[in-house]
Amino acid sequence: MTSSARPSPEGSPSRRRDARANRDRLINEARALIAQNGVDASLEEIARRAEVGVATLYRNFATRDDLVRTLFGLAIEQLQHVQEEIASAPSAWEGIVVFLERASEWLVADPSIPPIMQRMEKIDPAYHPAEQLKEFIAPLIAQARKDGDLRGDVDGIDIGVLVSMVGSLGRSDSGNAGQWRRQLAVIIDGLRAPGHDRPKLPARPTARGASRRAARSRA
Amino acid sequence: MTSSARPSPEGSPSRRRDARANRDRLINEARALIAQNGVDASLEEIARRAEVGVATLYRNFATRDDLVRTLFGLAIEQLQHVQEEIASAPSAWEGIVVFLERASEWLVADPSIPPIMQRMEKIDPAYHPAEQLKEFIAPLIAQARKDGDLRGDVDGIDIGVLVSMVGSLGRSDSGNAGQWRRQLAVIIDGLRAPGHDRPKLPARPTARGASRRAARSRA
DNA sequence: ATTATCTATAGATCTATAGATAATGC
DNA sequence: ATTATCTATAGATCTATAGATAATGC
Repeated sequence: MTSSARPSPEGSPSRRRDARANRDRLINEARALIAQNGVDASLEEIARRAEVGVATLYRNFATRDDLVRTLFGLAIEQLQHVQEEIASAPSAWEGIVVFLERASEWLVADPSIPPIMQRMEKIDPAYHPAEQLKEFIAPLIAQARKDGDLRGDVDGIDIGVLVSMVGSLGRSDSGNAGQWRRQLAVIIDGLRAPGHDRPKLPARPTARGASRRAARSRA
Repeated sequence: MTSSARPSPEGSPSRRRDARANRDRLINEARALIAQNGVDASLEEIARRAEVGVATLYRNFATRDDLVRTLFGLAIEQLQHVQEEIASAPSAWEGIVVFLERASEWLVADPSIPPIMQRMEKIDPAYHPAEQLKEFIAPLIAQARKDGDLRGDVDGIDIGVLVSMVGSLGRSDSGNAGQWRRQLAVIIDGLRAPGHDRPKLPARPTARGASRRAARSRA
């Protein structure tokens, strides 16, 4: 509220400070409103919430598709470093678990991603993010099967779909307050080959979370 | 295309045939467009697709919330007879499985339901459909636990959330072509108490379904 | 001097209604 | 005669841009 001169850490080399800040605010508000109203959220309202004229939005993103593409790119970026984390997992199975957890977390934390990805398919029909995901985890799956950790009849598509299912929980109110970890735990147990121990489901944060919901209702 | 004089089987007692038919068409198009564009789908466009003037829509549904309420009521209606089916299941566990399957099917078949339910909560904050669901399956859960079929640490909320997760697959293109049954099977195995046999996942319909997707793209 | 932002505005689309026109049921 | 539908329209909101105004970097 006070000021707006906080230069983003990723600040592009030489450009005006205020311009950069406005762009960042536009992106943040776009994410928030798209999460709430879908990809067709009003551009005027996004500008309004970013406390900026519409023309500034159009200067940064000539068309709605440009905005969507930018948001998509930024989201994908966040997912990159998960790759290393998976590579350094002690086993293929644990790599798969890490993937499931990080990818779910990623989607739940930013509910604008599913609608944005869906729109991306229409904008750029040649681009199939699911395909490269499949290639990425295919070797992990093969190995985890061989190790007797992963059940034999699931494939990469199943894994991807399961993640998107968990990710869909971000849309319902308050991001589910971390309860999605319980559902994911059920899924992980269902993916595991028979004969393994099962950890208990993660505890529910609070009994009902009613107070937290009220606090967030006008955020 | 030819005519529109097919009286609905549920036709209300005494009312004009054409009015009834128009109302039915409005409801169908509303479902379709809401599934595609969300609860805020254009009412004008719904009327246009139903081949009816806007005023006819407003006569039937004075406000958007009226339309949403109607669609919600019709959707809930479809779910009623599942109750008997569950009651006649040979065991509590199988009752839970039937519930999971029917409820998932219900959501996947009509992707307008999730956004409609979400809006219903805002329209009528006192009405919690999740609550009565919880009461309904609570005894089943208790019994299935006692029988040693259901793992001990899941509750009714988990079951409800898991169903909504599977149901979210209806939104992604082509209703997922029945693949959701595979993910549901994984979930069911994850819900089961350890030490039970696991059925194989249901087979995937076709390798890729590319031709089917093309055929549906303009339906 | 250059680059970015704002205000104002045109044209399209949306919600919601009033008044005229058409179709059904008794 | 009654009930329902249509066309036309007012006011609001949206996308997209042109031209005037303000802020930065060298």
